[in-house]
Amino acid sequence: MTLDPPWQPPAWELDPSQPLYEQIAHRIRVEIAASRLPGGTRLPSVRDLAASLRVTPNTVMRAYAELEQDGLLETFRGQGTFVARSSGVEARAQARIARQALEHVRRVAADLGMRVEDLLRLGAEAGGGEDDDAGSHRV
Amino acid sequence: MTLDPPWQPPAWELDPSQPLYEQIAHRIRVEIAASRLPGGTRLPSVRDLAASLRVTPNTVMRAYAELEQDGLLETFRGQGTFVARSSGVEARAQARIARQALEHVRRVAADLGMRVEDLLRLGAEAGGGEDDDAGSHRV
DNA sequence: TAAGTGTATTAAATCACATGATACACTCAG
DNA sequence: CTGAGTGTATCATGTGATTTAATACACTTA
Repeated sequence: MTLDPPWQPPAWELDPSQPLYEQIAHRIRVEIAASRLPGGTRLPSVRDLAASLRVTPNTVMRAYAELEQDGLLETFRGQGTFVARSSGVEARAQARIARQALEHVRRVAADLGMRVEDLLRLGAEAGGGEDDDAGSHRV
Repeated sequence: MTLDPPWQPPAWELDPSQPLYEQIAHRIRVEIAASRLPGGTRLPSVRDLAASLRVTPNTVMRAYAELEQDGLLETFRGQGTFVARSSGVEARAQARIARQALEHVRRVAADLGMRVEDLLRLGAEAGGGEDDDAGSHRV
């Protein structure tokens, strides 16, 4: 049996200026973190996803491999690639992304000798546009 | 006259895994933003900085060019490259960096369907280590 | 058996980045 | 004027990561 029909990725535009396999991995990581890909969900086959992204199977493979390395995916030869069933996949995906984001702003803030809260507030004032008042509180 | 003795950059380690010219530009941008390079300060000559960084003059040129593009530097043939005298160089450098940082966390937060404040708090909880309580306030 | 999975290998093309060498244009102290 | 020190331009070359392309193999299941 072909089990379940695999998950259908939303329309993606790949930016040629960034590594394709990184972008693919990132999109999937985000989908998992956003709880739109529950544990056990079957991903498109390497060949299918490659075809729909106009990319080589090799490239998709590399993305899948990276995510498997992170423990977000698990693959079974002959069956397919699935979102890991281990408890807390979403949580781990979220944690990784959030931690990186925090580290990033912390590093930038440290560069400028500012606190994170002040950095973000300044960013909002400086054409940050959008909503989000960015501040006046500890971060 | 050779005017003033040029600014002496702190010891830098360049990461081979990232574009050298980007790193150089970034470091200088940060120095300006952190008010450690007042307007009018003379930068090392292209050749000198290149030599001290064990890099080709071409690479330093590219970094300087990028910063001139941003209006942070101005160069005078035969004299050297200087931090722009226009009012608010530090402010503009800060603004650019802060805006980019904010945009970054906003994009990541949006990906996860979270608010910036929640993203950062989560990052802090997830092994963010360090100080900075990351939260419980609007950002 | 056949179709569909993941996986591995190899060769080649591409591209941004960096080097190295050289030459030119300009400014200024002497 | 001269020469040393600036920025600037150009060209050929090298390098490394990325990607393509074409195969081939191993496994699972209808």
